[in-house]
Amino acid sequence: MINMVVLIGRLTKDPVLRFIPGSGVPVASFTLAVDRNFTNQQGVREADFIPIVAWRKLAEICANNLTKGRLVAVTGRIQTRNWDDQEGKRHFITEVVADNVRFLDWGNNNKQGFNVSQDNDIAHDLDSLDGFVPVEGEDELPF
Amino acid sequence: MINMVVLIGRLTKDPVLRFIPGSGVPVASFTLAVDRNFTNQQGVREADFIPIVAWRKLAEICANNLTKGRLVAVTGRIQTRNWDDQEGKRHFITEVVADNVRFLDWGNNNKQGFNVSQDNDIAHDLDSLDGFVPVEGEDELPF
Amino acid sequence: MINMVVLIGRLTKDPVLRFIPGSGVPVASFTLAVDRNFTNQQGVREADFIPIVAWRKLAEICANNLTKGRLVAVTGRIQTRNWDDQEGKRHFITEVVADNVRFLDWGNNNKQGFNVSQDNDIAHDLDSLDGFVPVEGEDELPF
Amino acid sequence: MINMVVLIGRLTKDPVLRFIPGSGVPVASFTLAVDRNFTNQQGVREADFIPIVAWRKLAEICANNLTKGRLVAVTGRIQTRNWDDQEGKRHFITEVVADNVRFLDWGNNNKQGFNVSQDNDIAHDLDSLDGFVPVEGEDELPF
DNA sequence: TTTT
DNA sequence: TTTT
Repeated sequence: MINMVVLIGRLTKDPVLRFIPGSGVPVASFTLAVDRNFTNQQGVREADFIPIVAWRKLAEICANNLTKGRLVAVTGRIQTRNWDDQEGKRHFITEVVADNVRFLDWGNNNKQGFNVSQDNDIAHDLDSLDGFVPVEGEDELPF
Repeated sequence: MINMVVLIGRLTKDPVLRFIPGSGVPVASFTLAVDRNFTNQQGVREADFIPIVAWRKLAEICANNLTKGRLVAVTGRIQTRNWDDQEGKRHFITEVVADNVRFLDWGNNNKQGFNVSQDNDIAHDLDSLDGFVPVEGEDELPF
Repeated sequence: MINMVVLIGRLTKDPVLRFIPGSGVPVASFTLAVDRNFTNQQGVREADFIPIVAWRKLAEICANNLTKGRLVAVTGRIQTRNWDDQEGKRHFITEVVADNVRFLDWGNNNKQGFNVSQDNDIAHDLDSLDGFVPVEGEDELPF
Repeated sequence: MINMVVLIGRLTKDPVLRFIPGSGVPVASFTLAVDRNFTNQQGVREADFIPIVAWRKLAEICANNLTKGRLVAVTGRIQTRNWDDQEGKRHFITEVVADNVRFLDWGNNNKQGFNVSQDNDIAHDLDSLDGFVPVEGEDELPF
């Protein structure tokens, strides 16, 4: 079934990096503040605070490069999970599993020590996560 | 900021229609079961159960026409809310606010009393929610 | 960069299956009629006719299972190509490269010889194209 | 039917602003270069060059504020048109009609004379195009 | 050259 | 518990 999400927003905090016990698979989690395109009755523009989860290499790149306040574009899917707390009460969580994270404000970040070539390195790094490989013939359509 | 969601899935139950106290604005809520495109370690295809909210005219059309098991396409945005329970504990909710709901399995439904012309009426009804109006000149581009 | 498309529409004709000379890679192409959500000045609901291309296994599944008039959901990306005709004049083409195609009206098709189990087989077939594999630990989040 | 597009890319040239003869409705057109997430056989990362059209107020904001090289996020729908040239030959065009354009690199632009408050003004300006109005009760869900 |  |  189709389940697609696109978000642009800012990190409310630095990402948190954890590792799955046993397998050691890295998982990064953070929250995106996504400003709404409309204002409430008081004329105030509110935001949605959307929990994001990234896995494996993407988790590490996010944890190593993103900080509170950074602007990113995230594509992914909505996932629901349930977990039971200590009292055995079931909790439901709806979050976005990222499959692509785009860093959008390196311009602002220049003053903090990032430069264009690092930006490029990171971009390529991210792209290598996409699982895309150059394929023969893709550009030689017979029509 | 950008906040877009596209889902195709089936209703887990009939929609619930409520009205905002005071204003009487209609709100429909239901859950979509969206099959994942991959299987878990046991080879089982799981699903995500995604809460959907629709407002006003779209709420009424959903409540009047959708039932448990129906296949729909939903476009909208992710919204987060918090509410406090009786003990004053804060709860966080992430859900999808629908701006468009497409009914996808009237074919199956024919045997249950719906027919094509009703389908069409509903489709037009839904479209009228889009806020689109025919605009002069849109098709006479000067290039 | 982000480049995402979601379409629901009907095939205007049967898909055409071609093979890249040399490599033999299969390519299917077809056009989707996507009804607009608004009407023109004459009150007529028009459609957009959007060219779709699918590659490899997805190409074969489309060619083998889709026919004129079928309703599908397509996700993918917009691609532009240029090619030169016999007179050396360059032509530009904008089309959608599908990465997922969902068949949406098997209900209608039942009377034409498809049944639920075939539907399921095809669905699984399609899913196997996604490149997703079950991964250890994905469901045992430590938080 | 569903027809949704999300793009992030850079303008290949300054936008061109035209007006519909008679009605005077403004139309802006420009091309987005959207880098692919994969490389070709030569290891080169190519781009798609996607034609965008914006209407009315959004057209004017784009024409007045965007220039060659700017990074933007565009949401909209794919549209196809045909027009006949002087020799009566029909041409087909596939383009994206924008319903939202987000300016993403004002950070870089600061040195060129734009500042945060102008950024904010423009952002609000853009938002006012969305047709969203604050609605009573939207945040007081009864559940 | 266009679908229900 | 929330970002610019």
